[in-house]
Amino acid sequence: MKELAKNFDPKTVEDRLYAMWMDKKYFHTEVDKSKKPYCIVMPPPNITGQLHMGHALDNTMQDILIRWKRMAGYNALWVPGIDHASISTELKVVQKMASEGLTKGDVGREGFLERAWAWKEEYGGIILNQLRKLGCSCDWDRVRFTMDEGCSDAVLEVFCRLYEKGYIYRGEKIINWCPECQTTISDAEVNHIEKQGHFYHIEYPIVGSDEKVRLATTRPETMMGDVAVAVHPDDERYQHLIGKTCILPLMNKEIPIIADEYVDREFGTGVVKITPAHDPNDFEVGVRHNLPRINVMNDDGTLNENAGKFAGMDRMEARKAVVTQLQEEGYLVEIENITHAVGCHERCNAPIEPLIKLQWFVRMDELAKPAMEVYETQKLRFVPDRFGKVYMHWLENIRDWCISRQLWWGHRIPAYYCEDCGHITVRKHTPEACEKCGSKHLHQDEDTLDTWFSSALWPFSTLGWPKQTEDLEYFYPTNTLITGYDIIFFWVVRMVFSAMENMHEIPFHDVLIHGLIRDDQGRKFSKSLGNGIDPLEVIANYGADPLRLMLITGNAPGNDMRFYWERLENCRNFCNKIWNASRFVMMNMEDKQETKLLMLTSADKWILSKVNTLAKEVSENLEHYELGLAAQKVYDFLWDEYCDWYIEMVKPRLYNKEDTTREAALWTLKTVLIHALKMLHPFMPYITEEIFQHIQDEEESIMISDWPVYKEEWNYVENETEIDLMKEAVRNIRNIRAEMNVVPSKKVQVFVVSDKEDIRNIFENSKVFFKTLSHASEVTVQADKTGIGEDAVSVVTTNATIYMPLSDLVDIQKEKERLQKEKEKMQKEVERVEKKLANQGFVAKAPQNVIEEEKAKGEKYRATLAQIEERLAQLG
RNA sequence: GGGAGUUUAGCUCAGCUGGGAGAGCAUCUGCCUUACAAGCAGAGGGUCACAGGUUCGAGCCCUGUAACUCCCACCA
Repeated sequence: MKELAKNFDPKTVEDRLYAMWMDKKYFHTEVDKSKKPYCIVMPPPNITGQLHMGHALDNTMQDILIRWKRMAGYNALWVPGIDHASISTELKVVQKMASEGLTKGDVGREGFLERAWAWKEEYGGIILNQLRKLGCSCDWDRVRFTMDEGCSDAVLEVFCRLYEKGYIYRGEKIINWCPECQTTISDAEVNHIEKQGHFYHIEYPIVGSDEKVRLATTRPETMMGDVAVAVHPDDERYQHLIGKTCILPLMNKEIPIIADEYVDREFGTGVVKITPAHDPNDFEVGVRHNLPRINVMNDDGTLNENAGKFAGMDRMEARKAVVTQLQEEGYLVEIENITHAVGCHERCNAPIEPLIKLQWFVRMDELAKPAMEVYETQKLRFVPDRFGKVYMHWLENIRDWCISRQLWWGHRIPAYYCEDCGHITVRKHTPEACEKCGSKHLHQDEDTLDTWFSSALWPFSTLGWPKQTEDLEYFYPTNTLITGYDIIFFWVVRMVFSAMENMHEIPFHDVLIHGLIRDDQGRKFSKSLGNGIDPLEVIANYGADPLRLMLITGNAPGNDMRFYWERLENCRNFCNKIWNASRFVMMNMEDKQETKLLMLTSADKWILSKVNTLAKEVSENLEHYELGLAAQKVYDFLWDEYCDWYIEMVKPRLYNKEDTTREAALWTLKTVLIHALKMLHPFMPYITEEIFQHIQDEEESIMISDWPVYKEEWNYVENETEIDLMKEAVRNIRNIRAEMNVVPSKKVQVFVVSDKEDIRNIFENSKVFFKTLSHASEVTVQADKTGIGEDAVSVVTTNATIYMPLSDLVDIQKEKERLQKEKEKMQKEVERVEKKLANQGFVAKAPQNVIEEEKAKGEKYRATLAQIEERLAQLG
C-alpha cells in the first residue's frame, strides 16, 4: 500500500496511467477462442476533424462498454480508425493550395493526391490522439483508415460484385449538384433549409389568342430551359388550353401546354412551367410526355449558351437579370414574398442545383429488403427502439444512391472505358484490354466514390474482409454500434445493407443511439455561434473522468443533453469525494498490508449487502445499455451509503485501537471500496485506477480485474433492516436537534426506550456508532421510562421512543404541539393503509408481496402512533 | 403533408417491466465534527401540460387536446 497524494490531480495521473495501460498492452486483443468475443468498431472520425463534445460522448459510451466487458471476462476488442472524408479533406487541401496560389488544375491529379496524403499524414492522427486523452481503451495496434490497402480492396471488391449483379449502374439522371464543391452529392447530403424567397408570377401568352396563362416560380433563372407548361387534366379552368401552345417569354419560343396529374390545382395558379433539366419533378413529367431536356447551367453555377443573352452570368445574378427583363417586357405581374425550403449542401451550405448528369448509382430496391427484414425479425435491435422506426422509414422510401463524386480524394471508380468500342470494363485491377473488343485503349473513370461507400463496409473491412481472416470469423458480427441519431441514414442503413449483401449477416446486433450535446441554452454547438466547448480544454481543467461522468449521466438514452458547467463541477466534486474517502481508508490501514475478515458487525454486513445488490443492479443496467442509470447508482452508493453513512458509522471502531472489530471494519472498508471502484472504473477509468494502484497490494490493474458479481454469501437482509432502523433513529434525532438549534458540539444523553427485547438488542449492538452519529454523550437502552425526566424531548421512531433531556431548551407546550402534529400525520398514514387493505379489489388482485408490504407498513405506523399517544399521555 | 420527441421542484433533467414523486444546481438554517468547506447535518419547494379512459392502483398504459423541438417529404 502506497500513500495517496493529498489531492487528486488529473494532470499528473492521466498520461502516466494511460502510458502504463499501453505499456502492458491491456488494450490489445488477439483471437482467443477460449473467451467470448465482444467487439465494437469505432465510428471513424474524419481526418479533418477535431475532437468535439459529440465525439467525446460517443467514444465515452464505447469505452464504458468495452471496459466493462473486458472486466466481465470477454475478449473485448475496440477497433479504432479514421475516415478519409472525401469532400471535407479535398476542400481543406484545395484551400491550402490556394494559399500557395495553386489550383487542382495546376498540380494535376497525381500532384493533388500527393498533397492530400501528406495532409493526411500530418493531421490525420490528431483526433485519435485526442481520444487517448479521453481514456479510450481502443486497440491501437489495429488502427484502420478507410483508404488503407485493406479497406480500399474491400471497396473495389464490393463495387465489382454489385456491378456484376446489376446493382451498380451508370445512368443519366437528375442529381444533386453542388456548384460550390463542383460535385454531385447524394440525397442524404442535402439539407432543406427554410429561407426567405420570392414567388415570381409570370404570364405566358397563349398562341393564337389574346389570352395569357399565369404561373409562378421561385427560380426564374431556369425558365430558359422551360419546355412546356402543365395544368391538371381535370382542372376546368384550363381545359381549353390543353393541347395549345404558349410563348416562352424572353426566348420567344413556342412550347406546348400539357396535362399532368402531378400538378396541384390548389397550389398557386394551378399552372406549372416544366423545366426537366433543373427540377426532379419536372424531369419525371418530361419523361412521361417525352419532352426535351434543356440544360441552361454550367457546373460552376453560371448559365450556359442555352440561356441566350444570360449566358455567363452566375445563377443569382441571372435571376435578377431575368426578373428585370420580365418586368420591362411586362410579363412579370407580381412578386410574392414567401419562405420555402431550399436544398443546401450539408458541407458548404451552398444551394444545390438539380442537374441531369451521367453518374454511377446503387440500385436500392433489392438491397433494402434484407436490411428491413433483419429489423423486423429483431435480429438487429435499436436502443432506444424508436430509432428503428426512423431506420425503417428511410429504407421504405429509399431511392437509388448516387455514389460517384467529381473529386480526386477517395476511391477511384474501377470502371474503364474503351476508346474504340465504348464498352465499360469494371475490374478490381486495371485491365489490360477491353473485355469486349480487346482494344488496349482504355481510360479509367475520373470520379471517386462517395465517402460513405467505404464507411458502409467498415464493420467487416476493418476485420480483414474480403480476406477470410480469423478476426473476421471470431469477432464478426460485431456486438454494438454506437452513434448519434443524426447519422442513421448516412451510415447505419448503409452498413446494414452492405453487410447483408456481402456478408449475408448483420454487421452488429445492437445499435445504441445517443443524442446531441447542446450548449446551456439548448443550442447546437456551432462555429458561427462560437458556443463550442473544447473537450480537451475541459479535460485539462477538470480531468477526463468528470467529463466522462458528466456526459453519460442525467440524461435519457437517445435524448439530447445540455452542457452545464455546474454538472461538470458536481462530477469533479465526486472525484474529490471518492479520492478523500480512499485516502481515509488508507490512512487508517496505516502499515497494515493485509486486512482480515474477522468479526463482522451488522454495519459491515449491511454495507456488504448494499454493494452486493449494487453489483447486480449495475450489471443489469449495463446489459440494457442504461449507462447513465448504472453510473448514477454507483455514484449514489459511494457518496450516500458508503461515505455519509458507513464511514461515519465505522469511525469510532477505527479510532479505538482496542476495539475487537477494528480489523473487520478495515477489511470491509477496503473490500467494499474496491468493489465499488471496479464498478466505477468503466465510467471513470483514471481515478479508479490511481486509487486501486495504491490500495491494492498486488501489481494488478483495475482495468483487467474481475467485474463484481452478486455473491450469495453477502446477502444479509436482516442486517439491512437493522441498519435502516438505526438510520431512521439517527435522522429523527438529528432532525429534532436541528429544529431546536442544538449545535453538534453539544452532546446530549440519549435514552432509548422499547418494550421489545430484539429492538433493544439492535440499539445495544449499534451503540458504538449510534452514539457518535446522534451526537450523544451517552446512550442508555432500557425497557421503560425509569429515570427519565418528564421534561425530556422525545423522538418517536419505529418500535422505540428516544428521550433526550434537554430541559433547558424544552418548552412542554411546544413539545406537545409538535407531538400532536406527528400524531395527526401518523393517523393519516394509518388510515391510508387501512383503507387500502379494506379495499376488496386491492386485496384480491394486488400481488402478494405488495399486500405484505402494505400490512407491514400498517403495523409499523400503528406501533408508532401508539408510542406517540403514550408520550402525549405522559405529558398530560 | 407525414413521423418522432418533449412537457415532472426556481433552473437543467432522471424516474428501468404501473404499487406511496427523485438528483444536481439554486434558496434557507446550523456546523471548520481528526477523509473531504470541491465538505457535513437539516429545511422549504411539485393537483408529474390539460381532458377523458383502462386498472384494486397511473408520472408510467390507451384516446384526444395544447405548446415547444427535431427528422423526413418533389408543392412549382
